[in-house]
Amino acid sequence: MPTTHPHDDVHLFGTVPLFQGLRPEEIMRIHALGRRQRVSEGEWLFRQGRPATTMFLLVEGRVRVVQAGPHGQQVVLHLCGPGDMFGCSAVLGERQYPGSAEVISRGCVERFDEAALRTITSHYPEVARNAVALLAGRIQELRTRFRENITQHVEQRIAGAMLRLIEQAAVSDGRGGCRIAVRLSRQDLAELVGTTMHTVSRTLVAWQSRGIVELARQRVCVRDVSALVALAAAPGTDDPHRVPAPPPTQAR
Amino acid sequence: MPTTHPHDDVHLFGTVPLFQGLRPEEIMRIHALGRRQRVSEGEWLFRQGRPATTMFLLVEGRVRVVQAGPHGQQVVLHLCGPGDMFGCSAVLGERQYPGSAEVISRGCVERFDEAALRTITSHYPEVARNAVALLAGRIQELRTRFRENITQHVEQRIAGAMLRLIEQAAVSDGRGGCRIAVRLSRQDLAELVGTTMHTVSRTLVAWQSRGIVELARQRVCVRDVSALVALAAAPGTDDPHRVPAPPPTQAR
DNA sequence: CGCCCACTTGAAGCAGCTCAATTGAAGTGG
DNA sequence: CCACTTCAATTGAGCTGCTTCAAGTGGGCG
Repeated sequence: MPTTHPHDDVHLFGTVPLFQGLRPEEIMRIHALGRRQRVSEGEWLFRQGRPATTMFLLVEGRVRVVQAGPHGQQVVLHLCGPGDMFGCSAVLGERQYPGSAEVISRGCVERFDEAALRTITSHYPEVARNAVALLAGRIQELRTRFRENITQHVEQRIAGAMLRLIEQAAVSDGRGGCRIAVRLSRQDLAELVGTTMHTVSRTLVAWQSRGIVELARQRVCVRDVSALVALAAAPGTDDPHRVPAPPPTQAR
Repeated sequence: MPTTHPHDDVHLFGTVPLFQGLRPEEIMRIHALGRRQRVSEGEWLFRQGRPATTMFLLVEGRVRVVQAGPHGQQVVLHLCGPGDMFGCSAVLGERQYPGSAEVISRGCVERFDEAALRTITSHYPEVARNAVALLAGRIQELRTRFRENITQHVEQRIAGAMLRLIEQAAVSDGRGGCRIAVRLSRQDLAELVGTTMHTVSRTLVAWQSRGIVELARQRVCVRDVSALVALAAAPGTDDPHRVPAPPPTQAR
């Protein structure tokens, strides 16, 4: 059932942003430079702080990258699905992994070590250009997430995170709603938005009683996406008198 | 008094990470592709959301990049000093500025438009490689700041921000302490760590009474850097029984 | 001189965290 | 198929760090 044949990979690789614009035979050659590895749930692909030697392309399954603070509190940096890359900023920048990568849904990855990367970027400048755009995009995303986490309330942040998850990994539910295709505990959600499991639980239960979601163990089904959108945008019951777009004309 | 002669620029450009490893004559040619501009306090170099066409290299002075949310709350994304670049992630990634750039201390900048950038990256692959490393580094920094803002308390975050500022722009004070070379209001500090001016004020006053800092209008002098380091690391009065390094061996 | 601006300070409220106990669903082993 | 364990989630109660609202203070500058 998984994509195991080179030709399937060529197809997948072609959809990966990093390899955008390459010809199939080039992709084949790049593919030959990586090492394929099956991974299963609970496996760790790298650990925070270790020297970064390998970049990963997730072919199938799901992986999350978490960063832990000195006191044990951890934060989810990245939730990856098929086609996503991780470990790239570490290999390309400072040479230490900024977090630990755990497989949360089995599948397989393609590993590229430093030598392979050097070969690729020097032979295919296209890839280097793509890498720049990719990193730049990730910066922008991080910045937005950063601002949101600073300025928004927990409920908004949870709503926002769920929306992002839906975009990433939604499976249409039997009827109307959509289910998130990953096993996603309350704890995971909490680490994603920077709060506690307890608060997440309370919030979700409240939503459930309003018919917005349906809850199960390690699973959330969204029945009313538009309600989530509203929740993500508005602080509680939205203030109707808000300035529509504060045109930054004032000197500070 | 400012660096206005091309030769001075060659020197500065040589120290800029992006142009690391280039020969002087190459730097001269790159320099010819940029446009020099003097900027004065209060001036805005770009506005959030506008199409990103220009990348900036700060030659002299200071600039801050702020991102505003839909409700007016804003967050400082980046405080730049001489040699720093800004607007790069916007030009290289999505083509919109993620924030607005304000000059907070007059000086001058070098502007590179898209055509110039294309020329540079295609003629000098060295620069493209540097760009990747630079962006990757910025990602790592953002991630750390992200985690800290999620997991740490306001006092720790203020301490952390001040330490970062000291590293960036410290001027040794008359004796012992060091002064931060920028005009830095309580409001600025608040937006940097994601809190209110009031809380910042209270915290700083408390520190002053403990002899850690000395306060003035728009200015903070640090008298005891090590105390700040301790404050940044410890949650309140530090718990001495903490696990030194939770070796992530447990499955989750 | 008086206004404005950056800052301080007080008081009250609340969102979310912490501590603590309970529920209940999914294994596991007999 | 049933007892037992385990672990995710729920729920309650209390507390507190921070925000919000509100009122002052004092220095700088027109």
